Amino acid sequence: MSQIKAVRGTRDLLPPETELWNHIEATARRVFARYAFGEIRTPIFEDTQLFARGVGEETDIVSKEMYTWEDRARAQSEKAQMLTLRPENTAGVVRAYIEHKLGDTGLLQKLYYIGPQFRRERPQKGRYRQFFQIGAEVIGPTSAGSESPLRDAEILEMLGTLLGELGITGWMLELNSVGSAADRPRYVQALREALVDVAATLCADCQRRAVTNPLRVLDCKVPEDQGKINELPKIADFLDEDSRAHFAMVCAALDACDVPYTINPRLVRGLDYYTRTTFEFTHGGLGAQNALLGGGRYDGLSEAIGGPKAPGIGFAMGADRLVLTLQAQAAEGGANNAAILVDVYIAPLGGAQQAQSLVLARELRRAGLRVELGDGTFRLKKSFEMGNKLARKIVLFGEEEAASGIVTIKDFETGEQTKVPRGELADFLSTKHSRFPVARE
RNA sequence: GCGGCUAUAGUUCAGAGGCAGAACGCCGGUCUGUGGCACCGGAUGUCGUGGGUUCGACCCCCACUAGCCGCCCCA
Repeated sequence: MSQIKAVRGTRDLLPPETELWNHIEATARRVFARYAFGEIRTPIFEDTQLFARGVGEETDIVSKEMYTWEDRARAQSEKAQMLTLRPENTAGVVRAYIEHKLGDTGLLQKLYYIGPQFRRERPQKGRYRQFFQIGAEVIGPTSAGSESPLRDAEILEMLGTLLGELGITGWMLELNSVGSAADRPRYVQALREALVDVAATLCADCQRRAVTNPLRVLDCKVPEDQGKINELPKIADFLDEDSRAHFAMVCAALDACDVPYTINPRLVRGLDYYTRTTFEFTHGGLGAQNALLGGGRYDGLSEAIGGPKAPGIGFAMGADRLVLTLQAQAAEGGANNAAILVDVYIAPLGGAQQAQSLVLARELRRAGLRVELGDGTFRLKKSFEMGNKLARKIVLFGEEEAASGIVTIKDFETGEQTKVPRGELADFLSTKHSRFPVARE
């Protein structure tokens, strides 16, 4: 019988890597809290129509990457419902915003989420069929200031701070404005017209894109094409007065708080709902999947899925890619990737000490220490070898210690050995250990 | 969805038609009150899966699966 394995594009996350995942998620939660975001958890599957109308029928995500199935009807009279594993989370958040009438509070909604998303793409480094996103959305009625460029700048400033606290260095922020819902079609039309003359001289991919999805031509990476692509009409020239002023204000606010960015007039994104500000944080060393996170403003999304006017802006970061980046940085710094170290290893020397050693372990654990317990071997050497693999310190608990009530403790790193009365052990050991030093705070 | 490369021990990898290997790790011993070191010994395994060619296949051929790199797309 053949072995059952994790399906293509999915994987198991194991310790100690999961510790890094938890650290990333905890850091994100901490930063989000400081910016007044609350957590939202939406279902992992939704009505297929949500994504078709929200993300856009023509996008690659919807047209060929979704896990969609027909849920069976409960009664003959009922139609079977088409369901889809969420390929992204913004549509779900906006659906929840509409469904729970969050706009009626009159307040700006600042919501973050952490969870798995699903897209049926060919797996690659940093690209999985089940992948994890950490994202946030700022959405609300116009009266709550949801349309303000300050929201955009605040989000971008927060992301710079978050990446900093995660210890990710060397990121680049690329910024663009794709204009209002009215600006974009005008631009696409102009682009299409301009491409009629040039397309034939471009690479094969571009010739295809010129017809199917002209915006994608701007993404071309073929060196020979770059000159000609730079000659094409620029979206910036098609922005209306409001969009132009909006974008200028975003940039001014970023300048004021020293968030570095480059304006990339060729930054286009694959989801139809984006309007005005769009952005991407990229990182070298991620290979072809170089985007750490991406996002933008979506002023018309709520209406597109049947809700009230509710401008918003949000982003999603690829947690898998944050992990990859941090692992790569750790490898550069020559960090070890050993097993998780507990604070202390208790070595009961001999079977007679076993019961009391569990009592001692319980005392220390209740004091908040991470404790691993040996198996009662007489062999001191064995105890030390095992302890050295698992813990920072070892506590010897043999006949002597049981009789005197004074245990022997040795620090593996310094080699320092001390005798401590059993009752004072927890205090003695209570020094802070952090495997992930945080840059600030 | 397309193209290329890869798949052998827990891990990293050698092995190019004739007994399945190394290093690290693991287990045991020297060693029942002091680890990291040393020395001695041991076990690693359906050679990704399924077919085929051959007296004989880890090796050659075909298919499949998975991973990596690139394209595409995106986080």
